[in-house]
Amino acid sequence: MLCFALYSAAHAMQSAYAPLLDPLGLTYPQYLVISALHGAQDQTVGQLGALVMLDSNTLTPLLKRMEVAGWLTRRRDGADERQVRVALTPKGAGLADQLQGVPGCFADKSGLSMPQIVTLRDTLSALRDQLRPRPARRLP
Amino acid sequence: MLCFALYSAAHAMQSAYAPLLDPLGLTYPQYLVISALHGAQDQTVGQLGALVMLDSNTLTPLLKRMEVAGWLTRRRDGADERQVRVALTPKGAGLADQLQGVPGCFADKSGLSMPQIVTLRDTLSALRDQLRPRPARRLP
DNA sequence: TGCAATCGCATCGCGTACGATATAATATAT
DNA sequence: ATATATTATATCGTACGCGATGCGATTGCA
Repeated sequence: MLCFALYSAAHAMQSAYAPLLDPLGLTYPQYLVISALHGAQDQTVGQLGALVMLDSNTLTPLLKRMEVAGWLTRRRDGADERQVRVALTPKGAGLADQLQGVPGCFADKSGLSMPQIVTLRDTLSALRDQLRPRPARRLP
Repeated sequence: MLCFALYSAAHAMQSAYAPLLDPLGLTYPQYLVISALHGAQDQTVGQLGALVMLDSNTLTPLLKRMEVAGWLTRRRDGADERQVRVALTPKGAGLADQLQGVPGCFADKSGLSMPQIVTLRDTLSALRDQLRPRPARRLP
């Protein structure tokens, strides 16, 4: 069953990230948001959601928690009051810097060679885009 | 980022299963439990958890909901009162029969050939076992 | 210009996940 | 035989995910 392999590997991945992220007070989706903002500051909630493939019903509470933690700010766009622009605080940017080594750490734990990782990543991305009606941009 | 490919592909997989499972009133983890019980009846919660790689803190409420739905029964083991044995009802077994075609449906949607599916499944299972301190048995 | 459709985000409800802890039953070690 | 440790579930709290819905801001079209 491919589905179960995917399901259980994804959970295992998150639990492998936990020892790296817990000490920083981050969850895995929060880590994704920090990484997405690190590359492109001042995103709207919708742009951010396209990057991490989450909708506002998930992102809004998550971003509020991260705002309370002092990692980012949320403010209405002056030109279009419907939009909310999200930006890292200096504290959030500092955290993003600390996270540079995390993917490498995970690569080590995976026991896979770099070419294997790239192949698996591309296979999974293609599968995801095949299954999703609306594929999103890839994270930088 | 391999991690994000895994994360997003797993979500896409669940959303691809939704149109197949929603009409039956099943969530994806519930589908896993039905499948696991279909192969081996009268499992304890712990054995079931080893199969689907979930602990009692997740399984207990899930099994209670499925019991309310009439798909399975939960009863204390007479010999060891700590254990709870879970078994499909006839209704649950009927549902399991209806689910036979589901993995094939998913295989179609994936756009992958059968050898590709097998390879990807094995790669992901190996990655999961590498990342998990305590790997569990594979689903039948 | 008016006003309905759409957009962007937020809210609500439900069902996972999982760390931490509780509780009762059994196993073990003296 | 009794105290202690271990085991199997259950409970609690927090944080996702996501379908459905709400609501104010904008757009587009008659």
